[in-house]
Amino acid sequence: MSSLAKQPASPRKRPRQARARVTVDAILQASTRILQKQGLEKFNTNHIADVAGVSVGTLYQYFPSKDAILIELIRQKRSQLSDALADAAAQSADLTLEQALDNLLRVTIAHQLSWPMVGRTLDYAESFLPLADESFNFKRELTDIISTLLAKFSVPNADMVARDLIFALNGLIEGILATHNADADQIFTRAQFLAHGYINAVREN
Amino acid sequence: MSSLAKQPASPRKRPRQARARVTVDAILQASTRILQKQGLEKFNTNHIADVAGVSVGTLYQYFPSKDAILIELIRQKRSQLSDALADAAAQSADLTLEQALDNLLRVTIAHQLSWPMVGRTLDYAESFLPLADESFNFKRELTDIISTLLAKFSVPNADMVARDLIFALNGLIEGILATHNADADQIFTRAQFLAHGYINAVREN
Amino acid sequence: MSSLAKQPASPRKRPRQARARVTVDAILQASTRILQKQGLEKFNTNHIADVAGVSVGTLYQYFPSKDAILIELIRQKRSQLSDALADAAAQSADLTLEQALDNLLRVTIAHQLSWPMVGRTLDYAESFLPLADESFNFKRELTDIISTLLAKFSVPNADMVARDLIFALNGLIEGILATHNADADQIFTRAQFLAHGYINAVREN
Amino acid sequence: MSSLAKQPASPRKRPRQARARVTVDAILQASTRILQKQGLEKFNTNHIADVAGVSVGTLYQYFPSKDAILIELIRQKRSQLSDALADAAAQSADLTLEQALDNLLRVTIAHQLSWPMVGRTLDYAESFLPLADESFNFKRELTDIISTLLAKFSVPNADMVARDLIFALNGLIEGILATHNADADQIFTRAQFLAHGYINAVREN
DNA sequence: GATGAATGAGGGTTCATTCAT
DNA sequence: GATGAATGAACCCTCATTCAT
Repeated sequence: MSSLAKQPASPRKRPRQARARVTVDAILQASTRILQKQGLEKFNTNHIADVAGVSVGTLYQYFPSKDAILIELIRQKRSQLSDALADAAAQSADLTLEQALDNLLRVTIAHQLSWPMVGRTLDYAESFLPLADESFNFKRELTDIISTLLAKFSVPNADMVARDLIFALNGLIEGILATHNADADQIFTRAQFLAHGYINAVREN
Repeated sequence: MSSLAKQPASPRKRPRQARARVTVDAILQASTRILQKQGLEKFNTNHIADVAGVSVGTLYQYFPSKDAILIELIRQKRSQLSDALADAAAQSADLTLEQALDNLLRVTIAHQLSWPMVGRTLDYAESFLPLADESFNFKRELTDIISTLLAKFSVPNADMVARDLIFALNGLIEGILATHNADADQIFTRAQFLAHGYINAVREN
Repeated sequence: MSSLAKQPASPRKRPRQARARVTVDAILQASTRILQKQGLEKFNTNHIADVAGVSVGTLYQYFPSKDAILIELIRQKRSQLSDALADAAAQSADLTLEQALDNLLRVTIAHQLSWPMVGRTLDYAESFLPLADESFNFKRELTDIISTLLAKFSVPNADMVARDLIFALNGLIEGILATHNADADQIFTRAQFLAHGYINAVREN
Repeated sequence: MSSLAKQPASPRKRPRQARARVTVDAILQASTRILQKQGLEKFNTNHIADVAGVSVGTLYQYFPSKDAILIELIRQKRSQLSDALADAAAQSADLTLEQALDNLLRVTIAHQLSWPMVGRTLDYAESFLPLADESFNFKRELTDIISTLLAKFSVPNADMVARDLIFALNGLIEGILATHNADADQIFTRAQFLAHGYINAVREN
């Protein structure tokens, strides 16, 4: 369902064989683990290869550069969120705005929890990776999902409201995750408050 | 008004001569400029010294390490925000909750605009700098300012609401700044919507 | 025969390919040559790599730090002496005390001559390297060899006498080597005088 | 009584005024203390000036270079030993060889104890300082004192024996000091054994 | 004379990337 | 395809020395 462009800096070699697929996955998983536990500082190709259990040479057969790995991670993460949100939106066709928003919220929070600690780091990585167009498209994709939902319920300024809601929720979720180890339910309740309150304010205005 | 601890990683040498003060400022300004224009990737001591128009050796007379410069910038930025918010809060003693919040909002936005592009980077830098305690205190300080205000107007759960509001607004402001070059007024209007909507939702609950 | 602990600061990577073994040897030989000809002042990693005909990066693949190279040299030197002395002691089982001592003396002098000029420098290096335990064990090992021999011939205070004899002989040999280019025989004769004289004095006491 | 040449690398400025004398002493004492407690690694001009309570600029008014300070320390140390030994020798004119040697030994040990930990470091420093001639003269001076004494009692090969005795005793004393905190008496007893034994062996031969 | 700010060459170490085996 | 040894530019930091005030 995601329609992100996949051309620049994509994996050097399409893994057609099972073994190759396994190698690429090992590299990406090792990368994620390093990002989670040690951050960008220890995110270096030798270390990644080591953790992945392959040689650096092999790593470079599948990824043309270190940044390409980061880019692939970002794409996967975005892809997952994008798909999950689109799914949730599709399944919320008959619900009220609040109910539909809640579903999207749950999906978003679950997604963030499945990439623990990595969110902020990948967000920062975006700033130096050549992903401008892709990032723009991704944000539009997300915004469109929300914006379409809002428009369906005649919320004014749907597009801007969608963008701002995403920014605010992102800030809230990242913020909570960065401080306490809150569980999904708690985060949901707090995010729900924010979302409902904001949307109501916009509608009543 | 800010009472942040200033001990670890503080400047190596307190500048006694006027010349030294100038040098330290040049280093900090060069650092800020580099962070703004080129990010952490080009934030290296040789480059900083170069841009500042001093030698590396001089840089190291005033800062014990590269990280110490980042830390000093973070402290200055925090200190400024902390002080400005405390001032604004003090001057809002006789206003309504909404008016008081608006004042704090304006101060916050003005502050962010005065450190363009640097917010996200310094936020990320926090993750690898030894600032846990200091960051905790700073966040508490901010939270306390908002929380006190909310409590005064009998908003329930003042502390948690304050924290979440800060997270959300931070996400919103950073988000807007990262995409468009919005002006202070536009950001204010959008942030105001969020803040009022959220707070109203909490009150009515 | 030497049983020195080999854990801290050991080579970073165990050379698996023949090529790697060659590289490590080149680095250690270059290091020794530099210590001999230019001393600790010119003992820097870039220079070592240069002389060894490898890049600095390669050097750091096998040694985690500059000091680790020094430590490895010290270990090799000690190991050689330790082994040679143990051998000589074993082969001197049926000899008189004087004859056995002479054998040990010859081995020691030959050993020093095979590491020309490096003795004093490595001795000094010990003072700033984290080798306390290892040094202690090495000294005990040497002392034990002599001490056991002395005890066998009922020399009183064998342990202390062994230690003092080692100190004195070390001073003598280093001293002679530092001034004239004496040959092994000449050094032997002079050291023999000292050793026999000292031991006789102890026995007659 | 010492007649060491004092020309190369001597203090830049003869301290004629009391204040200057005080400054030079402060620098030399700070240097000694640093050498004792932290070794050559922390022996740097900024640190020395700091500990001495003067500015680096001032330090360079009295010493043309860092090495000049080391050289001056070596000269002072040598001068003290030289003078003390000459005194002791002069006062031992009517004693037996053993008694005279004991006196020299006591003086030597006392001297070493008054420069704790610094002996080995300064010995090493000699290796890279331009002191060849001076060192040669100093060693000759010491050797002459012993050698003259030995010759007076018809010890054969007085010169070589003197040299070797000095080497051996130096090794012994440094060795003992480096391992245990032995007191002067204990060191004396052990050194005496060595000296007497060695000399007796030479005489009887 | 004294001060201490400034200099910059030098040296330790890392890590993305290449390439012979 | 895979390996891992090798490379070297780049970066952090120190410290002997100078010089304006």
